[in-house]
Amino acid sequence: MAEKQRRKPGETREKLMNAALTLVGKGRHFASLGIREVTRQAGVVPTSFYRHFRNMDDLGLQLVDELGLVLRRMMREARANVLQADKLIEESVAIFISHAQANRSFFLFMAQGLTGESRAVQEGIRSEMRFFASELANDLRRLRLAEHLTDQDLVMTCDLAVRSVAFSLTDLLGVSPEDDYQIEQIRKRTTRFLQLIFVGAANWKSPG
Amino acid sequence: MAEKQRRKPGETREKLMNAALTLVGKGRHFASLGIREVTRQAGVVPTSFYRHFRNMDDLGLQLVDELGLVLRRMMREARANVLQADKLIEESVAIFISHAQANRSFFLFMAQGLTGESRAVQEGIRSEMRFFASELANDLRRLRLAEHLTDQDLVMTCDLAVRSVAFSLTDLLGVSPEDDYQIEQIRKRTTRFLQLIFVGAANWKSPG
DNA sequence: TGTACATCAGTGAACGCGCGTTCACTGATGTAC
DNA sequence: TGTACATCAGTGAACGCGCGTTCACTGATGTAC
Repeated sequence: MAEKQRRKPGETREKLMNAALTLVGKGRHFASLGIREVTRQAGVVPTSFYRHFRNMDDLGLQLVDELGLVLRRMMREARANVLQADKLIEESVAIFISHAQANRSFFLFMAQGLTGESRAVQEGIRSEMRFFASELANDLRRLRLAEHLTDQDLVMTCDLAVRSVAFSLTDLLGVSPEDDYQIEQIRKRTTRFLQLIFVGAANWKSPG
Repeated sequence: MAEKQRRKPGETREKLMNAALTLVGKGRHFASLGIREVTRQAGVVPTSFYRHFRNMDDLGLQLVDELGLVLRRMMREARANVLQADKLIEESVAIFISHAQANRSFFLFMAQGLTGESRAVQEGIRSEMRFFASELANDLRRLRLAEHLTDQDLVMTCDLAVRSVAFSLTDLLGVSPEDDYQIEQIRKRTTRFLQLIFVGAANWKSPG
């Protein structure tokens, strides 16, 4: 086999990031992955790693950036598909679950990273979640679904909603992707959580 | 120095578990800890490890058991100190935060373990959280604070409350224990989250 | 369009080190009679 | 109460292995003139 070098620009970089995600998807924790292990999974010589990343933390940070893209894609799909306000929560949860399934490794990485070893990765993921919550708040304002809430209370509500969904993520990622019954249970529970939160918001009176 | 062997039964075992917690407290992730590293921190020869644990997962499982004790202690203190219903949430959050500070490494381990490498540890921590939520539900029943909710809805509410507090934990553990301003912010935010959830519960009508 | 050169992304060999684990040994403690 | 023996929890030496990282090298691609 004549192996060509330099196929496409960034190809090996992508291979390495996918390899890390694959290992995470197989049940490994990102914090315990080694450089040689990742390059082995990627089918690349260990030295290549340093052409693209300074160390594993650096790779983690670049994964967080890609995670941002995945989340924005999900948000876009939710905006396009959630048309009726009365089904807003159910449909959003369904979209969330289907994206979490389709990008299982990515969401596993996100869940791990929140309590991971790298402070920078932690902060990056938190920041993505905050952005997500603030976009959600904007949407609810735009749909005139939060007229009686102050900006601060609305952001708090969205923050809690996003956190609850993120926590459900850890439930979801803990069950087999084929276990439809369990997934349905998680879908129902997450929906109820969000309904409870928004019932709370609807009846909320800002203190003071 | 004449080193005695066999000081107290279980002393080395305790040293090893504390060593692991100490390393976690210093910012390491449990999944990346090694046996030699832990024994070094404990001031014990590597071979000793095998007298008490089969591997690091085993040590993690035994830490989960101790975590259960820490949580029960916290619950007991909350039951003893939360006397007036109208301050119930504020006081519970305050007690939670003081325990989280006092057992920082333990709670770090808990937060990490929820998305850690060992399935058994994950399940153990989830199980502790479920127990905590069901105890909370019992208390609320006993205090006649949830008269209009079905058992199922009450447990759901408590589950959401416990999860929200657990997520706040990751905020709390991310800031320095001396950063009183940030801690106060987290305390306020967590309190609001719980208030919002219980306003939701108070106005909840079970669907169907 | 052609040539010369810089840059870039891949390679294989090699390094020293720390890792998990096994082993045989030691001496203190617990137990049977 | 004393003695003999089993068990237990510690020890140090040793193993082979995989790790992160450095190095000099290679050849393809991009750029200047």
